[in-house]
Amino acid sequence: MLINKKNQVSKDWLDTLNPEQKDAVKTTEGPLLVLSGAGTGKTRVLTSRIAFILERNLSKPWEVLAVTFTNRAAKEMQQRVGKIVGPVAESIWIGTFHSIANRILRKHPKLVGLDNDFTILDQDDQLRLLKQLIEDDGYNLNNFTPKVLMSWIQFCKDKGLEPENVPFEMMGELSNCNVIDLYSKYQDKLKSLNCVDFGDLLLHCLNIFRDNEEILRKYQSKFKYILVDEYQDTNVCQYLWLRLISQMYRNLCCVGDDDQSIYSWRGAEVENILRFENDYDNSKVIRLERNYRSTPNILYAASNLISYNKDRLGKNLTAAYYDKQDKGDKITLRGVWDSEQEAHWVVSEVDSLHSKGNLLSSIAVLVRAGYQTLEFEEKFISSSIPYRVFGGPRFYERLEIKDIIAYLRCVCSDKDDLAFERIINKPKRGIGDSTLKKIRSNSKAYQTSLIQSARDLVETDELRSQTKNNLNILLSFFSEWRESLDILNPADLVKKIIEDTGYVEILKKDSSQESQGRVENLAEFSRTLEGWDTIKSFLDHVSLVMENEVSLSNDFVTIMTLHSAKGSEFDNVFLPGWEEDVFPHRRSLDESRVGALEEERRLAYVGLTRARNKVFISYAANRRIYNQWQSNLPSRFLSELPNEILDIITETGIVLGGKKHVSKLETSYINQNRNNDNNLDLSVGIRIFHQKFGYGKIISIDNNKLSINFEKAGNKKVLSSFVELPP
DNA sequence: GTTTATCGTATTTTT
DNA sequence: TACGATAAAC
Repeated sequence: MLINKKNQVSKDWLDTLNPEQKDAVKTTEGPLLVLSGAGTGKTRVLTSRIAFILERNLSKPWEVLAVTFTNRAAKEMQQRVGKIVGPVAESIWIGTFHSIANRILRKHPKLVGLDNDFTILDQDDQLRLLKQLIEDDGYNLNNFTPKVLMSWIQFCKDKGLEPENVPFEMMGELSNCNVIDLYSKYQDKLKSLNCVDFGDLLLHCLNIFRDNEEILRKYQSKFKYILVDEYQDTNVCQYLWLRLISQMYRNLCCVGDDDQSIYSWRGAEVENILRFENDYDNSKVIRLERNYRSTPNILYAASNLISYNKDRLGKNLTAAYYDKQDKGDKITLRGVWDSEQEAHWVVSEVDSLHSKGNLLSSIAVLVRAGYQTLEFEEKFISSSIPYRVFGGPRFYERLEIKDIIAYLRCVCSDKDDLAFERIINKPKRGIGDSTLKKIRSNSKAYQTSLIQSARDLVETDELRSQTKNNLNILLSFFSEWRESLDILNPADLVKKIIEDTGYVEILKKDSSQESQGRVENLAEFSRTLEGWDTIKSFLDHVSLVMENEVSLSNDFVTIMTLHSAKGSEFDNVFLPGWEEDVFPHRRSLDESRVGALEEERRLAYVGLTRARNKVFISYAANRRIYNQWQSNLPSRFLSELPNEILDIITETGIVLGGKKHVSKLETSYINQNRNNDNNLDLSVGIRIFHQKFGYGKIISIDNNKLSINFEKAGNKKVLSSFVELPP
């Protein structure tokens, strides 16, 4: 029960919601789908809804389950609910799909053949394990890489399929390499090591629900209200999981936006959201279409673009904060000669925004792929504008940190073979492949863990005395550390391990800035550990929360991929690289899947709708990718933006071709080396040939840049190295 | 067992 | 170009 004063506050938050939001908050009973467009306040709805449920005393806090995809989202929700309802928010089940599944799985590990203290593997470990299996069993991969097989297994898990349930069609091209068998062996191996991978967290949890009626009932009756964020990103496994767990009370509220589904390649199925009304009888759908973020112009552009997609539920976003007169600034569209100029232009615009009083933190550069960040970084550095690239290797993923974590894992558990393998020769101590192979075969023969089998081997004369010695030193360190487990706190133990192994010494010898950073990271790591009582609880945390918590004190420009931009917003957004083959990405065009291009378009939609006030889009006629110069046509998405809200500045001679889509043939590109000056005798009036644009006559020459009137493609500017004389 | 050379390959990555 | 994975050389 909440006291009066709180009620006062609560009343306030309810009153400031718009009618649709209020409806979504108050419709607590029955299945509810909230279609919430970008910037329509979905987090607000979710948090208010939880607060409403608690305030009306419809359930206890621990009977509410709220799932998200990212830790960031979970944390934000927890905090915002806490602001309304106070400390009781702590006992609400708020978390990512994986962390909730983990929490449940920890209670019943035996049911899926695991021990209480199972380890969660990351991608590295998963792959290492799989490679080992492939090697041990002499698999014929038919030219498929272990990575491909791994992602296939992951794909099955996303679909909620155990090896024995995988249908033949799912195997696709891999049907001739025994993948199902491999999948099955992989699962066995995981179990024998008492490990799970990320997919398993959900899959095991789902299987527990499927196979154990009483336990399923228990959770079904526990969670009276269930809320799901970003429903469009759920995969089949998550979908089935939600179906089961919500079956009793059926108070399932899913919030999502089909237009922002950009993770199909990770197993997400837009169909889940498209099907909601069919899946749940007597369900209600509420649309949130009032956008509190962007100007009318930006919304108009975004809506126009996304309208080219079929198979949408359809939404009309209207700008809440603007009146009919003020539509906001137009979208700036800039065409440039090459990617270097593009970066130059972006940085100069950033500079001018900054000098007009905009904080750098109000500015973001959103790119399609990681490699595009480089050129911007260089320009930002030379202009001494602070920036930060998001999505680089995260803190706990750094090599040195993973090494130390592996040490900790070994200390905690004798059985952690993968961790042991990782550090057995790190830092180098003269224990290489052949020794490891001996240990492995020994462990296989006697069914012991690697560490135990190493201990056994040291007692024999199987190893050379040098290696034997080295291994012995390591093993005695292990027992020493294990003894101090109860005496030292985690942070001190880490310091001891770092010292004993000489890890830092080695890094310090190498005076590159990189190892400098590594030393600092290690120091940072032991500081992080100071807040933890036991190493085990810390390790569990690490595997689920990979985020790098950096202090965000300074003002800087954000550079990130469009994918990681989902969920954030900025006053000023730069969207560079809008060219065919870059965005939409070449791979999505190659794919025969029709949906691939639509997903690219949704990505463009996500990009546009990140912006509050200003959008700057640019494209370059030439771009260096892997040191190859590529000339590209403007993205088809540009022609899907309404012309009247564009402010076009072009200097490439490449003019937008109206609504006409660029054909596949035209986009097929050629790679040529720019430096490969072909010393042609070029002069005005000469007829030349260009691989992409065909035949044309030279109009003018500016150093290596030529203006050419092409017979089919019209006037273009091209590099001289791209043209050849007709045969 | 460690270092060096060569080859191949290159989206997006919430956990 | 740059990184990783494998192969040959030290």
